Amino acid sequence: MNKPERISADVDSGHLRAFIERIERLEEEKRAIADDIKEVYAEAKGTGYDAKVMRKIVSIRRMDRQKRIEEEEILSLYLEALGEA
Amino acid sequence: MNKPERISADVDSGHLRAFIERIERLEEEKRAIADDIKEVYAEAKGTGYDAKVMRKIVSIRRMDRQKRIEEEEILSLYLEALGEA
Amino acid sequence: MNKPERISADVDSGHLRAFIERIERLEEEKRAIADDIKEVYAEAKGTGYDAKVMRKIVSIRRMDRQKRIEEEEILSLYLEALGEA
Amino acid sequence: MNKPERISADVDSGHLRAFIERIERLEEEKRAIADDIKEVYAEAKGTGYDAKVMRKIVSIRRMDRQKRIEEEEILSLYLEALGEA
DNA sequence: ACCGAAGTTGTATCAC
DNA sequence: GTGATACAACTTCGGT
Repeated sequence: MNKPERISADVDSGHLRAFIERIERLEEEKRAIADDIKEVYAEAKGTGYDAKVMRKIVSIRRMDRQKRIEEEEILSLYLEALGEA
Repeated sequence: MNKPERISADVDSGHLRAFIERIERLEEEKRAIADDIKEVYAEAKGTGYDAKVMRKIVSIRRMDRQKRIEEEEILSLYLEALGEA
Repeated sequence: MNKPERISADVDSGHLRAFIERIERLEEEKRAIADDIKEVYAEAKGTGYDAKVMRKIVSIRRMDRQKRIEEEEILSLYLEALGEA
Repeated sequence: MNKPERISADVDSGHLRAFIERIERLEEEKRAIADDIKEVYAEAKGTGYDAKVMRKIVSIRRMDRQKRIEEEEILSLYLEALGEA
């Protein structure tokens, strides 16, 4: 086993290769979007905003959203429970 | 302070709000793609492939790519160094 | 609350304090080694080597090692799969 | 340039190789200590403590220490200034 | 002293 | 729920 680079070349059997390539394409898209996000932070920084503060804001808003969703889920459970009781 | 939703309402000064919303939209896209990736793994699993093995393959191929990039970078550094000598 | 040192005095209940102190001792050792590494880079720089290039080399060699490990792992996965077939 | 693995093999000129190996040895030690730290967290978790909380405690104590050091430095500067005045 | 990049650490997500 | 993986944040470092 002195030629480990062969391994990655051997995955084209069946549909495996196609799956792998679909995943890799999607991962590249994901990476591109992550880069876009970085660019927006950089642009914002260029106009005088603090990236760290912005990240905090985004994170808080994300938590708010998450919290709201969870509260709605709890409410649904309650309503369900009442309907079943 | 039981109404954290207020926080998000207070960021619309200047262009900040616009930056935040662009970021949030991008993050949502990113999340959507991550979900797509998960779906592909699930589909592959459905046709008999092992997700763990697939992740390993993707990871190795990613490292191959990364390694190639790093080697190109160090080659540049070497050439640079020679130019300065 | 201008005396945050009080906080650290209040954690000695149970074995917690002992765990914390073990961690802190280890972290200090780690920091010492990080300093040693810096010194080696400085010394190498003093004899004419470029730190950036050295870091790249170290990084590539680290990836080589990592890649080998991953390849061994995937080989194990393959052998496992064959055993199950 | 189809044999990039040669690059890492070419670093043994001069003392470079020795420097690289010293760094790698130190980095391995560092990694070993990091693993020890993880183990302590795991052990603490096993006896019922929450790792996240512990990390917070360690972090706060680290900041306290840092703060104390800075305050001592400021004090030194003051004393120096007074001596010189 | 700052800036960008790299590395490290901490957190969250996910599959089992 | 636990361990592994991946993502995000912070710190550090070298260069300018």
